[in-house]
Amino acid sequence: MSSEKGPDHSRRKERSRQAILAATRALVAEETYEKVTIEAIAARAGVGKQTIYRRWPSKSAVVFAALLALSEDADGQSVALPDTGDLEADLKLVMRATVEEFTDPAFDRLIRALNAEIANDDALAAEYREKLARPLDEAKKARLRSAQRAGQLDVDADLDLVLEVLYAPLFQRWLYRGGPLTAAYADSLVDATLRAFAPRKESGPTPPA
Amino acid sequence: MSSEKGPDHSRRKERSRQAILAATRALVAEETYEKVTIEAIAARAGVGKQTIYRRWPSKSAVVFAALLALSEDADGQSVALPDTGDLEADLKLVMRATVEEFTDPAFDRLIRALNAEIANDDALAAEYREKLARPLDEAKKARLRSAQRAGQLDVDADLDLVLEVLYAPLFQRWLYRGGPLTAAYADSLVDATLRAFAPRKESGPTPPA
Amino acid sequence: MSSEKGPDHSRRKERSRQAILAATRALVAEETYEKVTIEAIAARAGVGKQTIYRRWPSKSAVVFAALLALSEDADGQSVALPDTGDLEADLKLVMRATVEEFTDPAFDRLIRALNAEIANDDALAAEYREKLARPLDEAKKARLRSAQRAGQLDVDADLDLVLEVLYAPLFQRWLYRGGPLTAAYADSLVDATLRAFAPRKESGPTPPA
Amino acid sequence: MSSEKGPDHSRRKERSRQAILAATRALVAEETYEKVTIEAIAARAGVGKQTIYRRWPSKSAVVFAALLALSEDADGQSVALPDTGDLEADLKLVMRATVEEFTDPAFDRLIRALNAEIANDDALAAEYREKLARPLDEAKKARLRSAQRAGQLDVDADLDLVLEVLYAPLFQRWLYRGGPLTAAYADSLVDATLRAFAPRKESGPTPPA
DNA sequence: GATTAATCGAGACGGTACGTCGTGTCTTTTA
DNA sequence: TAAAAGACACGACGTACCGTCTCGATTAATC
Repeated sequence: MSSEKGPDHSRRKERSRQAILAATRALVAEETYEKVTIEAIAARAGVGKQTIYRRWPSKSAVVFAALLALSEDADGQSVALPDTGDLEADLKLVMRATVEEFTDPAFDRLIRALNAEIANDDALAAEYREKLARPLDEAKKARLRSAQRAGQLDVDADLDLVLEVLYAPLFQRWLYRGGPLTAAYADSLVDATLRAFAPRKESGPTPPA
Repeated sequence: MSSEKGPDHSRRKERSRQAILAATRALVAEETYEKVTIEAIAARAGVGKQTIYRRWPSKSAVVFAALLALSEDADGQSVALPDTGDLEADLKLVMRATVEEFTDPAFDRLIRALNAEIANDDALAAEYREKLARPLDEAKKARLRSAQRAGQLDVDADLDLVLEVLYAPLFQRWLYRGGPLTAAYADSLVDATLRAFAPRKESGPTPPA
Repeated sequence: MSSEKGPDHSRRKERSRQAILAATRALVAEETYEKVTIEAIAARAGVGKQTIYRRWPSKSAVVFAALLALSEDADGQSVALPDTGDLEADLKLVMRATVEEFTDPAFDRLIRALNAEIANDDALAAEYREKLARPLDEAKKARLRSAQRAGQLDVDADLDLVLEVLYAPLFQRWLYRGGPLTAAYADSLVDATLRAFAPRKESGPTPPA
Repeated sequence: MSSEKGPDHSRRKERSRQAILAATRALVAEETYEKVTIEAIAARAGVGKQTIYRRWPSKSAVVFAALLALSEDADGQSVALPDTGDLEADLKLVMRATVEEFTDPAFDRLIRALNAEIANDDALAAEYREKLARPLDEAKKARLRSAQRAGQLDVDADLDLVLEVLYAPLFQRWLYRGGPLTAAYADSLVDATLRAFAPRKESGPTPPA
């Protein structure tokens, strides 16, 4: 049958694809990033270099695909944030978890590698935003909208801006090693963000005088 | 009276040093970053490769020094922020200027190159924080302290955190191309930050007079 | 049926190999020997440096292989010396031809280059003796044996020694530029050698029949 | 007055000169010849590179001067060959000693290094012949002339040719490692040479009729 | 005995070539 | 017929020496 072009080689295709992505993740996690070369990936995956070039245009794309595959495995499953009704508590929980993640050395290397590629490749940056960032951001915004409805967040707030104010300081501090990443720091970011976008009291008639 | 470190036999030294940094800046500004190689820098500067390696351990360090030299030329001169007494106006002025800067393609390439190096090199990151970031941050914090004294900013605010909330979103949006960098965006960051760190009401009457 | 060593995937291989050897010969013949660099050979041959290093361990080996290939092209064909029955005449013919060869500037440069490498590399010297010198020496010794049978040369003479006495003076005079290389000089070497290894009178009757 | 150019700094001059030549000899004797660089010589001699370049035009010239100095130290002293009246015995003595010399590893390295330079540098070859080879050759020829007078050698023999026939085979065998250098070999060279240049029989009354 | 000028050691400089590594393409062999 | 294996042209890497060029610090000769 083999609907697709070739007579079902898709098994081999898929196996080599997985081998490549796994090898990439392994290399990124264990070596300094300069050692993550196409040749090293091919060798580790037991694959010809051409098989990599046939599928991806650059090392960046492979590294990105390797990370993307990770998050797609976790697909379907809840990307939803907790919603206990208490925005502050929920956000602090999430932010503390994020801080934890960035503290893991393997994760650190992986994201740092990815960052280097994304920051210097427009197309990859776009793909990153679409495939990785957006779904997460939407989940976060869903929680924020819930909070707006509950009167815990300014209904006029630009939610993209809220997310940036919440996450960007953490990201930057991590990226440039600008200070310790602690639970307390996570909390203080949540506090600041909630103060910045607290519901306007006088949303009603609001006559100041 | 030429006090200084070395007993000036530094004429040649200094000339080649400047040639290298100038060539590096030129290449970073005009070419794609992969073309910025040690060999290209040496060729452009009319200098042997060894002369570069003798002074800097890596391309990263050269690129960094090239940028650092820029800001040291501007040394001594006011790194102070405007202080008209109106914090909001002053910050918006500064943030809008920053947005402008990031919009310049040459500056974009330079900072992007630097970012790639810093994000993957601890030592360089440390040097960056000490030599480039800190002086600017101190100037900014001076302005914020002035605002605290004027009752325009929470006196208990962690000024490092204030700066992060103010700048990190802008930086991240630029780095990952997460949205347009406009004056309005700059303003909204100032607004959010000022709301987040507004003086606490229960500061009592607090009338100095 | 292409027996040969490798199972012929050697089309490209062979082409680049020939290009390298040809380029080497051209450079040796036309430039001063210091200009014969691996980089120059690669450039001239339109080949990557690695392709050279993949096959040969040193410049010496390449130069040697270049010369060796020359003599292998002339392979199979008669390496036999003339045998008119008159040893003196035959040897003078050969020695005069040798003198001619050493007088050719291109040949001079080639052999001088080779000499420099051989004289300082045991392994190369061994290969030289096996692959280049020995076959020629065997051909010469065949002629000498014929002369021994004809009663024109001492039957007890060590033929290696005879060859050395015949050729070494010519070689040394050429190598150290110790005097003119002329036909008369060639003749006088043959004369001296024949005197040194003339048949012993008291060899008895020794009538072949 | 200071006849010479500079005001007599000859003390320092001489000391550094000796240091350079000694360092060169040491390096040649102990290291592989590629390690004998101008920089290594300067470092070993505790001398600036310029001090070497001021005196000699090339490494070859330094190496040559280093060897030359050796033989000049031995200057004045007898370069004369033994003359017991028995040419064969005297020559065998000398040739066996020469064979011994070439067998010494340090000497081997030194001469091999020198050979490489001489064989590729006309000017150096000429200087070698004049300053090193000729005096030795003259001493040898003096012995041969004595033999001619004693009727032990053909009076018409070209003594340069005699020396070549005697020494060149030994030299070539050493240079190309063409066989063992033994006392027996030395003897057989003397024997062959004496046969080649034995006095002509009709050297007696020489009656033409 | 202090001054002056040549010469030295030290080593940086602009270069060239080294031998290695990774790139992305191309070719051959295997399954 | 697609894949592994790996050769290929290319180009940058970081190192070693080259031969030239400053730069003070000795020297030794002159004042």
